[in-house]
Formats: sequence, C-alpha cells, structure tokens
Amino acid sequence: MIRITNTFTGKKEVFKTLTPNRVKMYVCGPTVYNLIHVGNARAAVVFDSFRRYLEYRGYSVTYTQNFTDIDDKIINTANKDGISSKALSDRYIAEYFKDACMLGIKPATFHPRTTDFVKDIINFIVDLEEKNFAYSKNGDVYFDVSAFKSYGALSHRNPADMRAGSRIEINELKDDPLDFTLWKAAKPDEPEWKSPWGEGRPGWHIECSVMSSVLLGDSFDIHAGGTDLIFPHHENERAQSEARSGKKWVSYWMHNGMISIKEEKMSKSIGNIFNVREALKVYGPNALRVYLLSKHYRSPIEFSSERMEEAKAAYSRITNALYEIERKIGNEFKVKKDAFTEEWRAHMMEALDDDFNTPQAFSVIFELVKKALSSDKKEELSQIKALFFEWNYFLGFDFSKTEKSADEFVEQLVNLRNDARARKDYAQSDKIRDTLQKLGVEIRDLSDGTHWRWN
RNA sequence: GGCGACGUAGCCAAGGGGCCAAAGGCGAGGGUCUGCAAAAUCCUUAUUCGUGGGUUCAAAUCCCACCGUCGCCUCCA
Repeated sequence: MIRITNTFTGKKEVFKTLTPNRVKMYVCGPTVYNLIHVGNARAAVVFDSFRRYLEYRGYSVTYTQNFTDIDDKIINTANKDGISSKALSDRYIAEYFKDACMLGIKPATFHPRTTDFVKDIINFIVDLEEKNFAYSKNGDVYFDVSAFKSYGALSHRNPADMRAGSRIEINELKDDPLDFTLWKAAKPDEPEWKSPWGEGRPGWHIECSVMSSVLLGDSFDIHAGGTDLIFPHHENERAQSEARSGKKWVSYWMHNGMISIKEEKMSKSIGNIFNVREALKVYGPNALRVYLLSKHYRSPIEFSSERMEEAKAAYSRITNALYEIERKIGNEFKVKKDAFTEEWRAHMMEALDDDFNTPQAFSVIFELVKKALSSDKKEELSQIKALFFEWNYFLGFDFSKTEKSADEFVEQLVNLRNDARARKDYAQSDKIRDTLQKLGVEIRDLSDGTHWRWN
C-alpha cells in the first residue's frame, strides 16, 4: 500500500489509481534556454526514481515530462544571440538529454514541447471562452479567476487575501489582478501563431494543461514539480483544466523541496546556480544521485561541497560492499525465493511505500552493507548482492564504475618515466615505455617535451 | 503584511502518541590488519529531540505561545 503526501489536501493519502495497475503521471520539466542546474535535476531524478519504483511495484506508468519552449527568457536569449527561439530550445533540449542520460534518468513516455501543441492550446482557450471562463482584450486572452469557485484550493490561499497583497502586478487590461494570461498578443521580435484573437503566442500556464489533456486525458493520477510551482503555476493549471472539463484534474499533487546554496534558494534569476554538467564533472553521477535521494524529496536541502563529499563517501561505502562481496564469493547470484530476501525486500518497500521515504531506504541499504562486510555466509552475501541489483532498478546507480578516463593515469606514468630518464635510469624508463606500448599508448619524445597518444 | 514548512548528536538526516535510553550517513576517537603508509574492517560517539507551558496512564511525536531558519505571494524544479 503506497502512500503519498498530496499537496492539495496537505495529507498523506493512500495511493489509488484511476485505472487498476496503471499510473498516469505528469512532471513539469525545464524551460530550455540554458543548461539545467541541480535544482532542475532534483525534480527530474526524484520523480524519475519514483516512477521506476511504481514500475517496480507492478504499475504500468505513462510518464510525461514537458519542455517549455515558448517563454520570455527563451525569446530574450535567442534575440540576444541572434538565433531563433526554436534553434535555442532545440540546442538546450539536446543538452538536457545529455545531462539526463548521465544522471541515469529513464526517458519519459512522452517529452512534449509547447510549440508542437499550439493548435491544441488555441482550441483549449476557445473552449474556456465558450464556457465563460476566459475573456479577450486587445488580442490578449485572460482567465477569469472569479468564475472558478475553488481558485486557491491547491495553494491554500484565498483570492481575497491575495488581492489585498501589494505584490500583484497592475495590468489595466485585466478585470481582476488575479486573472492570468492564456494568450498573449504578438509583439515585434517574438514568435507568433495565428489565432481567433489575432497573431500571438500562448501564455505560460496553459501548456501543461493542454499537453496533459491531449496525452493523458482530462484526469490523471499524479502531477509533480517543485514547490515553487504551486503558486501560481499549478493553481492556474488546475483552474483552467477543471474549468474546461468539469472533472477533477489530478488525484495526487507531489512537490519537491528547493535546493539552496548558503541558505538561499538556487535559482536562475538569482544567479547562484550550479550546473548539472559541472556537478557531474566534479562529483560524478552516482554521488549526485546519493545526494539527491538520501534526503526526503519534500525537504529543502543545501548544495555544498561538504554535502557532496559526504554523498560521495556514502556511495563509496556501497560499492565497497559490492567489491567485498565479489571478493568473497565471486560472481554468484542468488535469485531464488528465500526468507532473508523477502524480509529485506519488505523493509525496503515499507520505506518507499511511505511517501517515497528514500532516506529510510538508504538506511536499509546501509544495514545490509554492514551485514555484507561482516558476514562470511556465502548464501547471505549473494542474497544481498541480488537485492542491491534488484533495487538499482529505481536507485539508478551506474555500478560499472570507470568514471575517470585513463588519461591521467597515462600522464602519471609518462611523468614517472621522465623522472627515470632524468636520473639516467634507462632500464626503468624503457620498461615503462614498453608497458605503455603494450597498453596501446605511443610515446613521442620531442624537443618540446614528451607527448603521447592512444594508438 | 498574508499563506505555508521546518528546528533531532560536531555536521547531514529518518522517525511524527507507547516497539525510541531515537535508524542511517559523514566526521571524530580507539582497536585489528599492514615493512611503513594508505585502503579496508570492528567498536565507541543524543537518558535526549529550539524554548516555555498544556493535553494524556504515556509526547521527539498532539495543542498553545515564544524564539529562530527557510519557501511562496513576480519568472523559477
């Protein structure tokens, strides 16, 4: 029995799917105008891992993660670089997949992008207009918040409080400051599409509603994203979706906590971002996954070299256990049903069934690590190894190691050889050269020093 | 100003009425192993859960107040 903390109710609830054994899930993906940062990676890794856990538990999961490729920042960046928005977003979607692949994230069932759904977006807005949930002014179309009675229910705010707040932008075209844009009239230097309201482009919130309705239907099981999306993004999505279909849109809302750097949220606008690309280079994918999964997904966490070194050390403890098991029993693998495996599998599921409690899951893993290191029972050791590989379906580590290229080792050997040459120990230096040669490294002593290449 | 979350050992972090004299990781201290070292390994490391009240037979866990930290209310995972 899986339980999930649902932002909508604020409670942990038993997970029941709309269709038995099937889960339809939608995760808000990145806006593609630069490389993703570790905050983006958290949502991607956590929900991918959760998705795979659901699969492990026997569900068939339709997983959708979008790319926002129409957006002010994309347009601005593209204009600044003198390229089209499309070229810019194409580039960063490709970069996203490189990072996701390095992080061990499984591709989604669907990776929709906004620009492929503009027709559907227009139809969706027309529906809203027909149902009197939207109105147009000067080529813009706005959602009428007052027409949707439960507006604010997801983010637990009430519209009156928000109107009283001073931070809502004043826009004369809106009937109500809370109303939000569904369609924006065209401006110079912006991509535009034909619509019943003239040339223009979609607003931000509309895309997820539309793409999910096309790909998953009017109702689906899980909608996930960062806590910073709860308001206004998800609130608005919910309003327009339910206004249009008249049905409950999402059963469970899951939101991951933010990553901060020195007590301040990591965000593109603050500029204190740490690229996934950079983090991968410095710490490697496995340490990054430990870092992201060893804290509960809903808690805010801090990104720092201390935390990453810690994660790296923790991961190393796991691989050390695998190494020790292999040393003791070779490559034996136990897959038959037995009490020990059942017991520990139950511990793992108990942890993850409870709102995907990955810290607890790691606790289970490290208890087994300890067992593996202190035990000499071959049977047990092979059972532990089998469990680790079984669980890796959702933990997603790359146990194949070789995170470092061999280049720097060659470099060091070349240096050692040159040390030997310097003291005229040619027996030693030639020995090193011969060894390298056998390994496929060609040494070239030139006037400006020693060079080498892979042969 | 409004709404929400959080405060557990040196650090990170589970637990969310009795099974808790509180899981796990990092670090630290000691032992084993080792030519020396490193690595590895074993053991130890919170009578206590921000502070003060309250509810209860029983509270880290529920309620109230206070202090502190963070997030959202504007684009953001």
